[in-house]
Order: sequence, then C-alpha cells, then structure tokens
Amino acid sequence: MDSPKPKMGKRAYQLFFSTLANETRLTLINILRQKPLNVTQICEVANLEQSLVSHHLKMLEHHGMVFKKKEGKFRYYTVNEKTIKPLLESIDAHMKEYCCKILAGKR
Amino acid sequence: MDSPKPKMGKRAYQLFFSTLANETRLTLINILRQKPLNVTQICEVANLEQSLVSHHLKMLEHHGMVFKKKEGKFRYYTVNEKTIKPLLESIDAHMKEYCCKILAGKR
DNA sequence: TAAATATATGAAACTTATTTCATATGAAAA
DNA sequence: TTTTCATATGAAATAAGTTTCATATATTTA
Repeated sequence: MDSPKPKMGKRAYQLFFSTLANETRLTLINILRQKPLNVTQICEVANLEQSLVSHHLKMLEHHGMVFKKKEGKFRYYTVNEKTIKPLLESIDAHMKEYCCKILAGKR
Repeated sequence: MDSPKPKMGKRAYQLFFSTLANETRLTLINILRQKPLNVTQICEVANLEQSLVSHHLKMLEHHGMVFKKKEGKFRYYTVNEKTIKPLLESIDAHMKEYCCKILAGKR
C-alpha cells in the first residue's frame, strides 16, 4: 500500500523550495560547497554586499541548509552536504532532460 | 577528482526551484500524483479558479514537471513521476531533521 | 576604554511573482 | 451553424520577495 500523499505539509515544501529559488542564495551555497568561509570572505568571493549576504545566510541557516560556527569575531558558514548533495543530484537528473526546454522560454 | 562545482547554470536551478516554490503549484502536483485529471477536474478537486489553474499548469508543463495529453476537448495532465518522486524523497529526508525549526519561525 | 573590524538587522525602495478578470480559442453538442 | 463546454491567455491589480541603506551589536586591537 503505497501512499501517494505527501508526509509533510505543502507549506514546508514551499518554504524549502523558496529557500533555493534565488540566484544569490544558490551562489552562496555553491561557494560554500568548496569550503567553509566567514561572511567577509564570502562577500569577496561572491562580490556581493555584506548586508545582502548576511540576510541570505540567515535564511539559509534558518532552513537548515547551512550551519554557522562562531570563531572569535568571525562567523564561519558551512553547507549542509547531507541535504544539498542528493538534492542537487536529483535535479541534475531532471535537468538533463528538460533544461533546454526550460531555459529556452525564460530570460 | 570530484568536482564540487555544479554542472548546470545557477539560472537553471533557480528556475527549477521557483517552479516548485509555490503552494498552488504544489497542490496541483499532489493532486496529479494520485491520477491524471483534466483541468476542470483539477479545479474541482483543488477548489481553485480555472484560469489560475491553467496559468500554473502551463508553467509546470513548461518546466517538464507535468505532461499534457489532448483528449477531445479535454486536456489531461499527468505528473512527471520520474522527476517528482526522487525529488520529494530527498526533501522528505531533509525535512525530517529541519522541518520543525523551519516552520517554527514562519507563517 | 576608544577605535576598528565583523556581522546582523529593520525598514524603505525596488523587483518579481501571483491572482483575478475579461475575453479569446477550439471542440463538441444541439 | 449557433450554443455550450473546456481550456488558454493578456493585462491589470495585488502580493511577496529582494536589495539597499543606515545603523546596531559584538568582538578584538590599540
């Protein structure tokens, strides 16, 4: 007996996807996938303003997609590999088939 | 040698996530997960206005997440199980750990 | 302890997405 | 062949999300 109904509320999914549905946040995630960095470093690498980066990191952290570690006056952020890796793999698989079609219409 | 860099452009991911980052579209996907339905039927089940549903189905189809099949004057929509199933599984796994935290702050 | 550095945050300005409404198109039924 | 039913679509109205700016807080260094 397989249940086609979702186990979590729609709202939870919606928040999850919304968190990733933003180019700035995806940039941050990809930067952090290489290695942990503090806010200032992230700003440099991403070439983005500090307050913008902080706002987005906060959201990512709040949704469990990155972790924050205090170190003196610095805050080091790391990506939640456990979530992000399999997720991006699922999506890559989908993209392989539909990416062109998707990107064609937009911009 | 494992590449931590993504294979697809950020933009593609962003579009992918945006497509799912909407409660109405998630509703439609969940309805279609049970079985294919035409637009009128979807409207009834979801209790949503026809034009709203059509707008969203169009986007879902455009992004390869549902398929459309003509049948007389009806248009039957089916969910792309191949994409949606593993995707939602990844997310459920993440949710199991972070859902409470996430939902606590919002609403 | 005053100045400097790192990060966070609230709110306004701005941008993008969603919904609604009116109407168009296309197929089938009368 | 007109009417009805099913679906689609453009555009205005509305809502939600993002960025910026000014400033607050916290930690170190001088």
